[in-house]
Amino acid sequence: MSKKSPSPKSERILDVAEELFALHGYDGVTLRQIANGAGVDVALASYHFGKKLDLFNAVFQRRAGKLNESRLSALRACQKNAGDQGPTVEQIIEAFLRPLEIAQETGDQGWTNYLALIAYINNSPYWGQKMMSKLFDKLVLEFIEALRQALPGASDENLYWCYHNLSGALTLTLAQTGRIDKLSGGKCRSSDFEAAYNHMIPFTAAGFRVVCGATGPH
Amino acid sequence: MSKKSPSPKSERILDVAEELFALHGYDGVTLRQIANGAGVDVALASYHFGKKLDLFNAVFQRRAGKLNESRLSALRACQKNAGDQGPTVEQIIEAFLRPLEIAQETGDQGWTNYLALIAYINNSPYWGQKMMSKLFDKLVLEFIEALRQALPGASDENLYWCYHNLSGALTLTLAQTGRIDKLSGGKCRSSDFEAAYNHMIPFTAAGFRVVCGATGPH
DNA sequence: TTGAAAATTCAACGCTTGTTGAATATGCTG
DNA sequence: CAGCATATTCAACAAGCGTTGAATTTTCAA
Repeated sequence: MSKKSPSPKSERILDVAEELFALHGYDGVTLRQIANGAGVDVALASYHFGKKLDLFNAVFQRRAGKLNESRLSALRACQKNAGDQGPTVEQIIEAFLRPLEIAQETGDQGWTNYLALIAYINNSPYWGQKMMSKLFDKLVLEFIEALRQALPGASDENLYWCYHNLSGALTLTLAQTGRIDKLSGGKCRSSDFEAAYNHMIPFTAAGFRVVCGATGPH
Repeated sequence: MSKKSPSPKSERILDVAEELFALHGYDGVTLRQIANGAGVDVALASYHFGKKLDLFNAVFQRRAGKLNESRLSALRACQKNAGDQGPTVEQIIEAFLRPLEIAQETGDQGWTNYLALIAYINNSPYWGQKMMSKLFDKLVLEFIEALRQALPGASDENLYWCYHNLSGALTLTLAQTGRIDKLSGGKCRSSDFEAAYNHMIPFTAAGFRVVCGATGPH
């Protein structure tokens, strides 16, 4: 079980599990809710994926490869296009964020749910460290190295804390809690990823520059 | 029931519930785990607080007043100390963050757990909007107005998106997932709130300035 | 068309859940 | 000490949980 499952109903199970896990977390969802949402008997999830935790991992892993690929190719592209002094901080952060927006704009609601699931996991003291590291640390470290080159002389400590701030801003965006909608009286919308990134990129780039001590103009 | 409960065991129930809810979320904790951790029968939680959801709300509300008070007085203090042109962006953000650090440094582990619970709720698509708004929106809007005065000409949209980025960075810090510890190879520690804020303040202040268009020197 | 393999459902299990009413212990006031 | 209110435990409930083995349907190559 759980090697590859291209069956139509098993894919549907993953879709519904993705949506519900993102909304209520691992413990807030029952296999019966998932099966019911997928129009399927409860035993089918176990047949395809094993235990509940295996299903959770399967959902989390399903889109990770695609996501890492598109982010990495965005980084490589901006590195190619940049001159011999490498890409700017803004360009690197843009390569880190824009693929997420594109994932949303495909109209595939599944991607939006998946990103909300990442937000849930990344912010969880229980799941956060282990699950995120395994799938995303390699890529993140590559981005941090690119940022280090764009910020000569930056210390490790400053670099990692700055990434932490970027990661936090991104995580809250992906969670789509709707809080900014209410706070701003509707002027900002949680679902508007484009607006979120249009503000997040200059915001975080400025933070990196100040904290990591950009001395001269780039 | 649930009017006021200064009984020693009911306070212990709140403490344990606080810790477990912060770690595993609402659905990831059973009343029996809480009762067991508090050294108490399972029925006692219902006797003091009613339904499970009522207990959850009681935990969430318990420290909210103190937290809002200390943040507000920090804001008022920096407004007094500032000249007639008002406090700087850095000073306002500092007033927003430092009370959280002090809450941690009292050595009371309960405060750290409570802040992690806030992180869980604030990042949850299900709980986030309703629960956070009721207790914290009034204070947050006061800080945003102070920031508006420090950033003349800033648009609502820019202001709210910038606060969103600040809130995200803070939320991930409060969650204490330990991810930055692993990512940085131990150079940064999730438990080190002071280091987190020392980096977060200049980082986010720079973001506010750039996005909200600081034209002249302040 | 047949038959094996994969996919799906059916039925049930032992266990845990939140909740509640009654019984008991504790603390306090007169 | 009596007596009452509060605090706490005991015992049990109906419902829902994840999981599993057997039965049934579907798929598809020979």
